[in-house]
Amino acid sequence: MRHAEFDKEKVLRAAMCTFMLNGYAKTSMQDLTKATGLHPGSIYCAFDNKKGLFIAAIEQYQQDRNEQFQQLFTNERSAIDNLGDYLGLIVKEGLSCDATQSCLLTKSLSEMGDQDEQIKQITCNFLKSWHQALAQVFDKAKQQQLISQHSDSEFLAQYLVMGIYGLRTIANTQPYLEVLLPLADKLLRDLVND
Amino acid sequence: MRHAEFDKEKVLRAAMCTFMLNGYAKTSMQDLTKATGLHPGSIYCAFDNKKGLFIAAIEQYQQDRNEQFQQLFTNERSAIDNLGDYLGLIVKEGLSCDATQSCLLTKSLSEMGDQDEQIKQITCNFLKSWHQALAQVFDKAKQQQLISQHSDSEFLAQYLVMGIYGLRTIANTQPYLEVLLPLADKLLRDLVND
DNA sequence: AATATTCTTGAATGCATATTCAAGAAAGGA
DNA sequence: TCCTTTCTTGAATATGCATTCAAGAATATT
Repeated sequence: MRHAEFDKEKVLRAAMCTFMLNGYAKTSMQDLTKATGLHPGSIYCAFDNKKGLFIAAIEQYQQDRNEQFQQLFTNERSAIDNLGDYLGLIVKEGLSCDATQSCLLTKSLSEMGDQDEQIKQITCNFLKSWHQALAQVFDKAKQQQLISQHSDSEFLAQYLVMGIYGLRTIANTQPYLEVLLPLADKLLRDLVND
Repeated sequence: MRHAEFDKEKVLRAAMCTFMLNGYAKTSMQDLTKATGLHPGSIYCAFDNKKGLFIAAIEQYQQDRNEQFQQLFTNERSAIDNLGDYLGLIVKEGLSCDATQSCLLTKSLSEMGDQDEQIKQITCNFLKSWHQALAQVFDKAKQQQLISQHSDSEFLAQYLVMGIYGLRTIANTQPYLEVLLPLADKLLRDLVND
């Protein structure tokens, strides 16, 4: 018996970045062998094919994002302050002007959602769970009496998701703090004063 | 002297739809010949190459959108009512579940913005002029005393753009009236009560 | 009607791509 | 140490693609 020699997480993160940079269609196997350091045969052995590697990379992305989210929101501070920090992070990502910092899920959904049902399902499921997690944050804000008791947490989460999608899209063309920060600030205000 | 036989607008709209459906990379010349009815040689004669046809299709899209916009906003009604109708249209497009109804500009920017400077310039320019046109609508609303005189029209336009991008992205996964309409309603409210 | 000009046609070209596979290398067990 | 098993390697394969081009068809001009 002999073990595989490569570090799966490293490989997946490298593939992740390459896919984010070029999109799925424009990422060639050659790009992937260069980025991961793996030879074609190894990739096909470990992930079946290009799409298999793509899906594995997406799942790694989901896991990374999930851990980041939990880390940011698992504390005893005010839920609204947490949301402010979270939006600040998204603004910061938008500034970096680096395609590596955009959302792999929405990008993949936009590129392939109409052609590949499997990719659509995988990305949609995660985006739904993200929405749910945000709704729980608004529930917490309600318990902390930071927002009205009549607020609809799911609706507020949906509105926040809308804003974040919009912020990310604007960041594509205007990655400037003086553009993004006021938008994020008003978004948070409109969520609280509802 | 002999004239070209095809109807340029029809050809461009057919190409437009094909590109929207598949994205640029996954649209083959064969797809385009099938969709437009033109033979490869004719396409290369009229548009140089695949990218030339793509750019021409984008420009047609811009023109179509512009005309639609002017038609909606050129009247003596309340600017806010006009905005409401405009958002209603965007919601309606989101419902149709048809990739043909999404925004070719943001989709192209997301797919190619990091790799093709020319496409980036062309799409960014139009998105900027759209933003400016929306700012003028808020100026009109100010004149009509429908929003505060201290409002920043450009900022409100930016916020609306953010919301519309977000709405469109949500429509990808949830093309439902009961999801999109409340979001659009709150968006308009948050724009007016600022 | 004859000629020149321009457009149309679609098969041929060459290149890039995803995938396969058989030989070689490394690791573990006897 | 030797043998078996598993992993690695990268050249070979086959397919799909954008693009070209030369012959044919249609139109305008003389």
